[in-house]
Amino acid sequence: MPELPEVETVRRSLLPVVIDKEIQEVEIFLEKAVRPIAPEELKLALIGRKIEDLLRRGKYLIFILDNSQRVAFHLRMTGKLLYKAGLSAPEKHTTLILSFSDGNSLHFVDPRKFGTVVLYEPANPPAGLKKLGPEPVADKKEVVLFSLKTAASRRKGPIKGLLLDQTVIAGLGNIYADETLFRAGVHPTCPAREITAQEWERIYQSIQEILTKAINHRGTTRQDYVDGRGEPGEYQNYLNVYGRKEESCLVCGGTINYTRVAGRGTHYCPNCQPLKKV
DNA sequence: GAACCCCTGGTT
DNA sequence: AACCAGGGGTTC
Repeated sequence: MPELPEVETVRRSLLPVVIDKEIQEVEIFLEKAVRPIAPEELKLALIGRKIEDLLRRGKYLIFILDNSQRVAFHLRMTGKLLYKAGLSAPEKHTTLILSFSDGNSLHFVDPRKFGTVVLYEPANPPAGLKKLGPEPVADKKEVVLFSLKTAASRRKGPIKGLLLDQTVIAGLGNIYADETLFRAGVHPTCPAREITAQEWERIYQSIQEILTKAINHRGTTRQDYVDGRGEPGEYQNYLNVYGRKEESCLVCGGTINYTRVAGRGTHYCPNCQPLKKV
């Protein structure tokens, strides 16, 4: 599942090969992925444009075109953006292909068909992008902590749900939310409004350390995720709790629990992440 | 703010 | 054959 470190890795892998490329052809195989305009409109808008930059915001990848319009891709769970050298036939589940005038192309492949492509003007970003909370690593600590604490004071639900809320903090998904709470020693069902100042500090630090390390290891590959060159990541070798149901905790030797929190499968160590007594 | 939905492939 | 994975939009 591409979360912030995976999307950032895709960005870094694609940037050198797409920059200054001219889009010569656009093939759309899954029309419902294109929003909010008709697929034909997207083709007309893109053909002849050059890519000037590639940015990331939360889990969105954003192509900046030479007329200042932007194209945002969201990979959702199984989306892949693959750079292909030379002529290459679309593989199964290809949503869209951008072909460049140099003969190479970019394939958006997405088995689950949840991924989206949005064309927009900088002044009118799509709602999901506009509503995103702060960038956990790039934004200032006080901005990130203020967003977390403010949201926490207004809601009843568990801390895990808060970390997954993209309008509160951008880019964490199920893997990194579980890993963050383990590292911070906070139980995932702890009500967000009961998190102490000391715990907020640990949660913030854990987010920094985990996301930075995950980016350095080029993301987590479990089933689907690969970067723009088709390369898997390595951070799966550093996971402490995610996907380790019933296995022993690498810190205390206890057993990793698996339960459902905020609608998501949730992994935690009951010993390292104790529930606070009231 | 929870429940449901979108989807397919892998697992039970 | 049924069930599960889960990001985010929609709906209640």
